[in-house]
Amino acid sequence: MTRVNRAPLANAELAIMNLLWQSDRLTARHIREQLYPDATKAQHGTVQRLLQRLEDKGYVARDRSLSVHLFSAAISRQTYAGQQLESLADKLTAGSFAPLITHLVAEKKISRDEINRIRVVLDGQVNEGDPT
Amino acid sequence: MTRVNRAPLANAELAIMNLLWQSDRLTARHIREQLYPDATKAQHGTVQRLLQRLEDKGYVARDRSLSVHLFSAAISRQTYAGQQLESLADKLTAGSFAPLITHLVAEKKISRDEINRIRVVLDGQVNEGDPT
DNA sequence: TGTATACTACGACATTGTGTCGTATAACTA
DNA sequence: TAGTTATACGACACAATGTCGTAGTATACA
Repeated sequence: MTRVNRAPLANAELAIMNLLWQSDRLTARHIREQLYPDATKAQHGTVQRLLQRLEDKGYVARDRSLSVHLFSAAISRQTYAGQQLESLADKLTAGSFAPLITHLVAEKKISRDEINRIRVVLDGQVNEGDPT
Repeated sequence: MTRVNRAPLANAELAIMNLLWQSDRLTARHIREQLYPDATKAQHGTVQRLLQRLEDKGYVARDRSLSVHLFSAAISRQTYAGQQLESLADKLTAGSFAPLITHLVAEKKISRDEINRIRVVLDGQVNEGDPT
């Protein structure tokens, strides 16, 4: 099991990932148009820079087969969210997610509907297989 | 309901909070001895600075009644962890928490023990009062 | 009472991460 | 071939962080 411990995404980076998580494959141009609708010339470079750094960090895959590259997310939103939450929970609560749930429930951030949906998930899990 | 949206704690700050979460009330001296066991003169200031910033951010309460101040956590670890985890989950999941929980359970990031603990929290909630 | 000691308060700095821009270079299009 | 569009990346400004130093104040003790 390779634990990667990815660095968290900054805001501008997350904005790009959100686009990629929606769209599967995008050109830098498309991303720029979404992020900076008033696109001045300068922002071309900004997007390229951000994509480059995301690629370096392993978050983005780049298809170089055409001269206009195609970018896609190298990690799913779920996986990323899970990793980040886990790493935070490790740091703050010795890995336990119970405080999160407790907090969400206490603050009524979770609707009864959500609670029931989550309960189903948990039930499905408990009756499944033996933990080692 | 005052939503504060606290800034996350940096590493050195978290180290101090961890001490305060253990010990209820501490002097700056005690904190310095814990964090820098080889305590050179210089580090006195570092700890004071960090405590000052933590106080500014609302994380630490300072008792000034004696000339040697007493510091204590102004927010519990549970509350802080809950807030941070919520804010992260919020940012990454666009509202609905169920898919995230599902993912965490599927990836065995949540142990059976945790599942039972969480179930208790959810059960306690459902049979309680009407959500408005 | 006067000197040493420990504490608080805070300005300042180096380092790092982030978002931004500009420019150099390559590729494609008309 | 000229003009447009893309990539690659150096560079900068800004903010946060951890650190140190210094000035001022209170306390202790000879």
